Amino acid sequence: MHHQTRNITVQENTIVKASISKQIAEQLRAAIVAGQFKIGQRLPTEDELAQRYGVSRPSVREALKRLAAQNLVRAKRGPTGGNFVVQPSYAELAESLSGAATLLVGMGALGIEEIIEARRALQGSCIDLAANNASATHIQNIEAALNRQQDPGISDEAFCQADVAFHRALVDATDNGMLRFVMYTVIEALIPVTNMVVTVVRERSDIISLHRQMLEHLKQGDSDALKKRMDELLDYLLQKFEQASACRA
Amino acid sequence: MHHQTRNITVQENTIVKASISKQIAEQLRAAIVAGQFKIGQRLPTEDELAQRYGVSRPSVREALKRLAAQNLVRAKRGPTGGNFVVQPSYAELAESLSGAATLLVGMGALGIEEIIEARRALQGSCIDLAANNASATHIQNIEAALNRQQDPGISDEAFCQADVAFHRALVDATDNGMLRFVMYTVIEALIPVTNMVVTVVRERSDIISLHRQMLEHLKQGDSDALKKRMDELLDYLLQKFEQASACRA
DNA sequence: AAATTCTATTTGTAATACAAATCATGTTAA
DNA sequence: TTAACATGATTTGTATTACAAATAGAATTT
Repeated sequence: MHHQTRNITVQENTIVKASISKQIAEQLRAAIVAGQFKIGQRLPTEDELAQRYGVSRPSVREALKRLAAQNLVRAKRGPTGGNFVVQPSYAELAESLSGAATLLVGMGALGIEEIIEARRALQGSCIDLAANNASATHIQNIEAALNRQQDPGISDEAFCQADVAFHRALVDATDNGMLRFVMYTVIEALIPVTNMVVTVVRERSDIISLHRQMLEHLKQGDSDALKKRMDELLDYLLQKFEQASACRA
Repeated sequence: MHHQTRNITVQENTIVKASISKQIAEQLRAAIVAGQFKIGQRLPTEDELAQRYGVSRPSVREALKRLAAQNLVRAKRGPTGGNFVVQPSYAELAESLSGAATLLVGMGALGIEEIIEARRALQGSCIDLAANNASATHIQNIEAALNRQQDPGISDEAFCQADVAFHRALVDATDNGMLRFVMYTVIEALIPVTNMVVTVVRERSDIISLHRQMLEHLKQGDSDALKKRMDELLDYLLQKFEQASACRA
């Protein structure tokens, strides 16, 4: 058996014991981050990786699955197929982020009040930036989301989707990738509340009304008024949430 | 062969084709989020899962690896072992977050200027909250990190670690989990800059001096002064970063 | 020349076997 | 009786092999 000696090769790099698939996942990740494998490039076949690291193919595959779960690689079958390094997109990253956030909410590790407070704290300066940097395209996007929301025929799910789109578009107007990355998480974490609220028709129009005012303020570059409306929106959500909680208790 | 029919069972839930391991990963994730498996609880053995879903054990394992990469489950060996639903901790989640953020930075999708701007935008209201909610313990933690930083004997790496700890502790003082979750990401994304800066001795003392002032302001609850110092710190970092960039160009 | 079939390559899945870890139980010795 | 130790059972970790499925390109046939 030759894989014993190869095994040592793997472990001497990372010193000690973590499962082999984890070690390999980390080595591959490091190689990717270091630019050894560039974006869009195909990395060696699973067989080749298995040979190179001196492990079995299933182990390599487990490692690749870990990376796939992080949206770092994507597999394609066939002769031209293989495992490709993937360009990490905001959308996907934000999705995994908000997945984590909703998980925390769902498990009760994060309270809704906490999220609203955080949102309140973070939005202020975002709005300043948005009011400064908003381009015509940004405003169009916001308007489009608002229009979708105003359609009375849409389902609750669609309404919530449009709600998320509205707030995302608002953050997009800051024109700052890092802010988007971070704020998307907070926005997504608030979805449960919105879901809870929009089941009643009256609530929809309240929200839409606030949104419409916010858009107007943004167009006029009045960031103070915009902040005020956003504050009102959060107050509204918090109040409705507490009503619903009290009702259930 | 019985697994043909079972295979259909799996697919009819998710309609169509995604790799089996992915389907199973999603089903398990959904089950966990839905509370079907509670935190800390052991889920069925891999063999049992394989039988239940009508797939092979390697497929189940690939699915579990995906979940493990998301810090959703953890495996333990032995008779009392198994795959356990894990309490998602801020630390680990934030780690995976910042991993993603550093990835974006490393691949050039996020610029340092962008990160600093984001940090500047987000910190303000955080500071207000921190000044209001900071407990004695919080302040102790901040002080401890500062003390570690002041030790002239420590390495550059240790200095940066202490720097991160300082800013984290500052955010912790807000006593808001969501804010921590989000701000950790921004803080970690700034590490490369700090790394770049602290290589010179002079810079260390500049940073420490600002940190010490910030701590004092916090103790006195003077959030305005605290914000000002933080702004100066960011100005400083940005300036040094641009120097370094210009130098290299 | 175009359409089709064939073939090679690569990932996806399965089945099985054994290794390693670890806890529980029983056994032995003090 | 108690404590230390050994043994076994259980579960994940890894390896091996084989075959299925997808797919692109080449070869073949019409």
